[in-house]
Amino acid sequence: MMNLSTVKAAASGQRRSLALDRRETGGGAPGLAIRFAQDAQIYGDGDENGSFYKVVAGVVRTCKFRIGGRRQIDAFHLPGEFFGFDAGDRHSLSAEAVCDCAVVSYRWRAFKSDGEIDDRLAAQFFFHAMQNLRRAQDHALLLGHYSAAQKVAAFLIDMASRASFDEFIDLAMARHDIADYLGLTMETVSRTLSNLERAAIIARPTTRRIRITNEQALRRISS
Amino acid sequence: MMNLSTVKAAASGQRRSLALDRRETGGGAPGLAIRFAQDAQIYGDGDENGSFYKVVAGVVRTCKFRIGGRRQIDAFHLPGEFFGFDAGDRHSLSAEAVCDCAVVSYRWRAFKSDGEIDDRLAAQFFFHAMQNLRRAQDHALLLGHYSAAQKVAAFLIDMASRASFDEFIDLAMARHDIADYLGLTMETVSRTLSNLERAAIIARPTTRRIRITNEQALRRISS
DNA sequence: CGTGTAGTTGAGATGCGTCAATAGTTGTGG
DNA sequence: CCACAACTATTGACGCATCTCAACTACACG
Repeated sequence: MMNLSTVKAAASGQRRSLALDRRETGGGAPGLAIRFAQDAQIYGDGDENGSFYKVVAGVVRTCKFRIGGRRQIDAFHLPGEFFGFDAGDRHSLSAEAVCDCAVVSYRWRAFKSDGEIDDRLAAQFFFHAMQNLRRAQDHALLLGHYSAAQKVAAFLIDMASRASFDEFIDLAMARHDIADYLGLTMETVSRTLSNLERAAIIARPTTRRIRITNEQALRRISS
Repeated sequence: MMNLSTVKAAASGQRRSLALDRRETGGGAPGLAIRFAQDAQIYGDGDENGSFYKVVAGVVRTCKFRIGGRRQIDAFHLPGEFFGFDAGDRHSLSAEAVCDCAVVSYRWRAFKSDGEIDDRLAAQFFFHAMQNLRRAQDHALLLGHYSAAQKVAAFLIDMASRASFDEFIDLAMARHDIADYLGLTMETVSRTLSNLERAAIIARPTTRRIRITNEQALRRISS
């Protein structure tokens, strides 16, 4: 049985280390593993909202397209993170593979067979939905009135904190993706990164690999 | 008992017309009614995340303050809407009364007394949390790369669709609030409204009352 | 009637977008 | 291994939308 205290525990960040896959749920709530090639669409804006997903490998972007070809990226989802929690019976965003990636999908329907559900599962997906809510709020804050430098600095700090390695950040996404995420143009992102490198705050071994050499300065800029 | 199908039903927008108050829950999950004067704080960023809320009368803003006095408004909450769903054990935003208003608070703890919960209640608050997620996503989209005119037009359309009257919109919030919500300055909001009035798309009987006289044009601008 | 707050309007400064050219990177095929 | 093409990223010049600073107006309230 699920009860509200478990949901609240999840909402409160008292995350239990559970994994929503067949192994750990004893076969009761299986997830279906799927692979997607770079730029493949996982689901589209308006598609039936039948599943939510967990990133196993690679990076996924959830985004919306506007008339005029403009695109706003809502979020990047890294390995271990969940996405696809949309209100309504249709997805309100599209999800695409930023690079080749593997995800596990969980059909909502799969949980309701006999009307009862392990409260650990319910708590877990609620936790992830709330996590996404928080990210969306932070993102809106960022897009509000931050300068280009602040946006890029905050983005780098965020990616560094979510990445597995501390040494450097390997950006799976193109400059264009970063720009659409930050509400900037590709050119401005590129210029800003160049400025940061010139100021010796970051180093760029390759175009998509970034090492933060002066974290304090970066944090100062992002605030 | 709560089960996932009910949660999913809520997530899918199959909203049941329930009210989370004492009357309709038979006293099992009471909400506490509270009044707040204009600009009073309902909870602060960092406060213990012990309750969520429903607006009964007035308008509530959830926002975040930045060093330098800058403020980003995350959302306005109108009568009937819920707010205060924050991930973590602390609120990540502040909530303030835009005007004198009345809210009902629901303590998370109040639901867990005997470990069981009416599934209608769980489904309902999950629905509202997802609703807030969607609003945050739309807001981020808006802040992304919309022009000032598009932002203001979209704001007016949104407020009109959420307001109870069709005749006109009574804005409870100051220009400054609108600006902080749209990521603009007060001056730009004011100028944009003046432009819309000059173009005969809106009329302003008083400064805070707006009548949309050419909805089609407004929608065209907002897209 | 005076004072304070909210809103409007104007003029100038500037940060970012746009357009355009250049450079670097990746992949393919000879 | 090199040559070429296609794509991705960087850099530059310029224009414009919005911010900033400032003056003025409207309105509410004592």
